[in-house]
Amino acid sequence: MSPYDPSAFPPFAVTVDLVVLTVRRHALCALVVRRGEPPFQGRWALPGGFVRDDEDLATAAARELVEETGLCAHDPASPAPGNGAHLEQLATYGDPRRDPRMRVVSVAHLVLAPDLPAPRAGGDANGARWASVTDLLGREDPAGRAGEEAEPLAFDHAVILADGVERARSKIEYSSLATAFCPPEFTVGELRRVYEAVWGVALDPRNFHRKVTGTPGFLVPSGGTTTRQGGRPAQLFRAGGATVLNPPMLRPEV
Amino acid sequence: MSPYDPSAFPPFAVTVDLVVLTVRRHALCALVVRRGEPPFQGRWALPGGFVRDDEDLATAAARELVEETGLCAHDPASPAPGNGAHLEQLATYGDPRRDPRMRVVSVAHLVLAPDLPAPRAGGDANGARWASVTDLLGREDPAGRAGEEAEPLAFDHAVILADGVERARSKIEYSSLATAFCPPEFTVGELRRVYEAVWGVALDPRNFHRKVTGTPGFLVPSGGTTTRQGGRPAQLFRAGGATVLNPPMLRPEV
DNA sequence: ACAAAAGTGTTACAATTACACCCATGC
DNA sequence: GCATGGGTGTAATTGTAACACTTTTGT
Repeated sequence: MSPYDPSAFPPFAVTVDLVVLTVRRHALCALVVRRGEPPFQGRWALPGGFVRDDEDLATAAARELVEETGLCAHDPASPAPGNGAHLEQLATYGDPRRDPRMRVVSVAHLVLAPDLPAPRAGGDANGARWASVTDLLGREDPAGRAGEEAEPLAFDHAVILADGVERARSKIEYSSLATAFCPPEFTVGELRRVYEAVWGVALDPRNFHRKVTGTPGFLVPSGGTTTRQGGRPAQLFRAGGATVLNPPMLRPEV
Repeated sequence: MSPYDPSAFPPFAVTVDLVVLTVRRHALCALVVRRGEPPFQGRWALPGGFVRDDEDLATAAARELVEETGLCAHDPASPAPGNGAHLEQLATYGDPRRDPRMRVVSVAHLVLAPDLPAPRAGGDANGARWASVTDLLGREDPAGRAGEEAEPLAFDHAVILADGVERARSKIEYSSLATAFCPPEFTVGELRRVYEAVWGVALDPRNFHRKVTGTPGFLVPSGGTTTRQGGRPAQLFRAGGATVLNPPMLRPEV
């Protein structure tokens, strides 16, 4: 039997699922859509869909992001400075029984977006919302990966979401990725509140300020100031060219 | 059209490809097999194969590892202390034209193994060998991901290999994974030579010794000693229970 | 005796932490 | 004035880098 024989390998459906994270009202939130079809009809799920025949995986993820949420993604592999969100591949999930209909392998992607207005639903989803990840995953239990949630996510999406959150939490330690949660111009305090929300800890504002302003290439002053947080006017910054933080931002012990 | 309709999504072949790394004679080496069939017949490639209908992705990777190399893998997700190698998912590659035969999505896995005897070939590969990654990838050019190699790998395997090497290089910084390159009992000097081979740098033996023996849970003395490296007898250690290194091992600037 | 590798001590430096303290605005 | 958040200064602590130096084997 030759490997050219299509009967030599089983056919799979391949999908992309999206873990879209943002920080809203001091909480890390994920985008979920209400499923309009069985299985898991009416349950919340991660946005996603089938990869098309001629499409790369990252392209499919960016397309689904636009279709289901209206967000515009920016793949860091293609360094065009689109004003879209950060997108990267997360992991692939292929348990034979993860979808009751058929054998589906899902390539999950992670998207980090600034705080945006309520998303619009699209495709076969009849609702979309930002939900706090602590609500979606329940109080994290250290043993398993998915905790007890009030309204469990469809499929294995709780595991995928937990993996995406963990990726985001660890990646902002040693990269400048936290700026992907901020608008184009932001203050040091706003960036600090991103770290605090993602990690769920309180950071010392003075030391944080010294750290981020003292790391070359992390932040570049844009010249302006703002008082939108109250208090003394704060300098506005844009994300600098640096992508790695060395030494890293240290996450305090829990 | 319902999503149950099999014509609603294109069928994919799903494979696993393996980046199997080890340290031999002070060099980081990868396992490659000679392809016995077109396309790329006669060229070196990463071991791999189709995922079966009822198989999880990690299971398929472990099966291919045994079939093509005789190695026994140990998935860290199932903490049975098998004496096998470390196995973890790396990334998924799905460019529509990465395989000229058909649409193939490959879920690459990373395996870290101790220095083992020459592997045996199996399956449809008619040869297998350990090859230095610098030979396989050429002198790394910082711009692209795959350099000029003397004998290029089949498919996009140079990119996959480069990604696997980069994952290994960064992961031994902040985890105890370097011990996966060592036999069950090893000396501090042998562990240091692993770091030096993977990173391609020289480390101070004295500071390295203090660092690894001073990190709780990284190494546990096994009681014995050895002089297999010459010089004064060295204490033998086993890998401790710790999986993360905090603070991390610092990789010197190039 | 000598080479080679293991292991310990010490000093200088880099970075983080935990503060005290001042600055500039809105109310 | 006063609360609020922005920003700078400083001392104690932790960890690393760069050595000198001793220890224990094989030849």
